[in-house]
Amino acid sequence: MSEEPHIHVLHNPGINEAARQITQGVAQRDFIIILTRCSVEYEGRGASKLGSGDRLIIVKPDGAVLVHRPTGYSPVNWQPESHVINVDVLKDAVVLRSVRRRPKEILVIRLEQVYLLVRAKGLTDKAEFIEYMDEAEISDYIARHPEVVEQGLQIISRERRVGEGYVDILARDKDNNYVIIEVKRVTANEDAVKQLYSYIEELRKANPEAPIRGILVAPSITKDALILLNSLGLEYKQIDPARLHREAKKEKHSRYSRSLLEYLERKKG
Amino acid sequence: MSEEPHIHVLHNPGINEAARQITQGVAQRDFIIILTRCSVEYEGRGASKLGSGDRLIIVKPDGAVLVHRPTGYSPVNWQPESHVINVDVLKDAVVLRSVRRRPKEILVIRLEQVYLLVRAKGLTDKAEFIEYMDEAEISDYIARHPEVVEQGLQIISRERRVGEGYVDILARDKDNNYVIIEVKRVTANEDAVKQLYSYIEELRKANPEAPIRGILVAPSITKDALILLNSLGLEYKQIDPARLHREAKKEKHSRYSRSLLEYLERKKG
DNA sequence: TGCTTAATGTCGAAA
DNA sequence: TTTCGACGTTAAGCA
Repeated sequence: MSEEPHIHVLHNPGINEAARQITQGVAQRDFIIILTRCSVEYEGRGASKLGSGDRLIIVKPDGAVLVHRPTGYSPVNWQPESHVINVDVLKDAVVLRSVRRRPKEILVIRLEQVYLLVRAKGLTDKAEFIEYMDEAEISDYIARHPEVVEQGLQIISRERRVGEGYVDILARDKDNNYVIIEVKRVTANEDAVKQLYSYIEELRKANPEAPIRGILVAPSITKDALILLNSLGLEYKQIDPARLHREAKKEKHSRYSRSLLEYLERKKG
Repeated sequence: MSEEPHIHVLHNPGINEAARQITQGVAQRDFIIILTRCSVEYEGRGASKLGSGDRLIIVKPDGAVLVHRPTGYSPVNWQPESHVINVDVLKDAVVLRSVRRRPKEILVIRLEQVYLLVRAKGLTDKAEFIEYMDEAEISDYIARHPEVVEQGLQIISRERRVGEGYVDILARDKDNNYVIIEVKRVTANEDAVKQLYSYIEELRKANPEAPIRGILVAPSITKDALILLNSLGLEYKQIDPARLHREAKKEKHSRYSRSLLEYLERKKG
């Protein structure tokens, strides 16, 4: 268990105190949140000016800066990453300047009054962002619809233990050959090929006579992996998780569509 | 002077208290900021899942919802506007569901632990956002000052419909040739060249005799685009939007200086 | 690094 | 309401 983040909050700090805290926060790579009345200027690829108003400013540890107005999805001004952020006090206001190197852009925020200043330390977020389907869901879908890999496949088993690991899908093709299917959610690399090949070797030990095919199923594959795969006599089948997801949604009982649809159904009922 | 916003802050509220506060905040259209460990699911045009991690959640009075990870410019999940936001307590977590009507999309955030919860009331931001030198403005400026492209140009028309699209500027040069000007605010690519060429082809249909020049006006051009442009007998004129911007500022009656003057007047008053 | 292409693009204006 | 095009588009993939 990772340690909890430490969060420091200031209510209505004066200009000097706010400047000091922001300076420290930037230096220490805190996640900084500021509710403030400010004006903003930007110049770079384009240019913009925004007069005084209440806004939320976010300064992230990696130098991303966002200025959000009270409405709307998109920030009114921003800096995807800052090369330099500096903080000054000028005429009764904190002036925060964020400079981006390439393209050369500068964002200047003049904080006239700070309502709330938050410095968060030690925020940790290691979770993987999974788009559309995770590996198990893709594997499930293929098990239900093996034709997306190849016509005439008959599923024999799922997650069968073979040697060190588990074969995602074991099947037979229309000529009754064994087919081992290895599923990857993202671009397949050489490791994925080696993994698939190791399963084939293991299965060959048990069935020295039977012809065994190996198919790597993934949205894309690296060049090196493709070369290795070909040299080992394996096959690659491209799938599109977005398309599979759309198809899966249409199904009534897919594992995937259950959770959110359930909610929607409950709302209706 | 408008009244100051009122800001309510909770440190480490329990799940039930957090749920109560968020429910109230949503109902009262507060600007809500939450630092929390949460997991997120989204389904709509796309779909995604994100496991547990520390994030910043923003819920705006207009129903915009943003989930920001500790790094990066863009939110990991979002909802530009919510038709309904509802809040429940489920298995020791606050579950925040934001539903968008069209397109039908749902964002579900499961808050496992709330580090900080902020409800801001009465944020006011009436300032006008002024942007300088978008494509239309550059085109306007060139129409007023065709010499920045070439000496002796006479403007014939603006935004004239030709075939599929609209020619930015149609002019005649000092030798009375037609000149089609295509304006880009950013690096011109092959598409921009093709677009310009298609206008020329259309104009040639109507005027088979007349010589027609095509000039692509942009701050820069990709290598491939330049090759294509040359091979088609077209021309490229580099302009600097920042410089045009400075020049436009000096003008009394430009669209630019008008709004800027307005802005300065308001600042003074 | 430059360039091309897709995006849960978003957003505004015009038809 | 849908369509269309610009955007400080951003962001990922590839040469």
